Amino acid sequence: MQGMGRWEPNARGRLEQAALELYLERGFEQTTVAEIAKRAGLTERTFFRHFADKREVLFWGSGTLQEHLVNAVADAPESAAPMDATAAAIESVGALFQERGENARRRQAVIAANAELRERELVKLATLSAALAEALRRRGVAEPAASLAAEAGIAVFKIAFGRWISETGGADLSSIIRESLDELKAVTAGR
Amino acid sequence: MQGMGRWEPNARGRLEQAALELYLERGFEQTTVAEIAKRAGLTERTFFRHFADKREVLFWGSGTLQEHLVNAVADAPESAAPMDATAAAIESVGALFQERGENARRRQAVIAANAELRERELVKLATLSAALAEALRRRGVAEPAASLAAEAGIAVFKIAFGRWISETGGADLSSIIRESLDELKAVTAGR
DNA sequence: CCAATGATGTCAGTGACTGTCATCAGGCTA
DNA sequence: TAGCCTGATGACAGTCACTGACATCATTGG
Repeated sequence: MQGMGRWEPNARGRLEQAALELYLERGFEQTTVAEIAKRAGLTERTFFRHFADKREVLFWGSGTLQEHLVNAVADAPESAAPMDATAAAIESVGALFQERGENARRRQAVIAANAELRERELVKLATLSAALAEALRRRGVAEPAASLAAEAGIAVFKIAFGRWISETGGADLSSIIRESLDELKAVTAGR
Repeated sequence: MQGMGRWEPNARGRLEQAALELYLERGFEQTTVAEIAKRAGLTERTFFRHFADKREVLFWGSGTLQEHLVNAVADAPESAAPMDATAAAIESVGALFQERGENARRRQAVIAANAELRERELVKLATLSAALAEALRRRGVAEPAASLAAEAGIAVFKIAFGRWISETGGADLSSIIRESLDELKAVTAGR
């Protein structure tokens, strides 16, 4: 039947789970990789075979996120202006987070509590920006317009996401993103 | 006369100098903190009394940069719209880099060559963005307009700076910033 | 049944970073 | 001048993230 052999399945998933739990219980710095591995029934060495470092275990999902973003840009109608394609993409990504709801907030609480994790989050956002710019270029958008639209889009997402997280009520993330984008247009328009 | 006592003066400066030299000679990863300290005539422990970690030694100047940015925003005429005050600030910072010329390029080469250093650079840019937003708020700009203008401004700076660095000729950074800002306006305007 | 493969364990490092205490110059005060 | 305080440094031991090298063992294909 199933592969129930020497090793329990889904080692990576167990490591992610154990890490998130421990980071929530004691905090990121107070958790050692050895402890994470032990809770997952594995060794420290194996942890580093699955994740490049102690931070990456929290950001494994960002690859999927990037794919969504790129696909959304590619799927935008040909007639859409660069910023409209960008807007459509970040709004659809917003809907993803909307679903994950509680999980997203817990994860974000861990990240917000630690400088090293916030640092890594910036890298992930920069990577998303680069991928977004590349997707726009494939639509024929020239530089530096592609990079600028991408940076602006990610900036809007960052700010809208922060507002959504801090909202007590269950506001709609996509709406916040749309509003923030309009604010950006107003601000850059000079007034 | 001078304090020529037990210790040579300017320990921090000597550490910065030694670190930049070694990072250029062998690369960031291949350099140990012990080596930096030795070249500066100090011990490893003392290095960590001056800099929080091995990366910070390259970013000590960012505090000054932040002051310039904040002052420039504060000095903008009251009548200036948020994005205009932001534009004035990043252009004046651009002039700063223009002066440092060769040094800026050497430093940037070291940073570009290493992922950890690029990561730290993102933190510094995010810090600048936060300070810029704060300065705008002091001008009476409301949220999220202040944060959005700040993020957009830093994004423009980042992209313009990258173009300036990769230019072979000695193009004018302030001009590139101005052009990039106009591009952003065009892109966010929807066409 | 055997060989190749792949995920894991074991072990011995290196090097970044920290806590703690000792040392020593300059300055302040009695 | 002696005594004391302060601040920068050295010396030293320790923790922990991360890596390289090699052994182990289930699965898979022949």
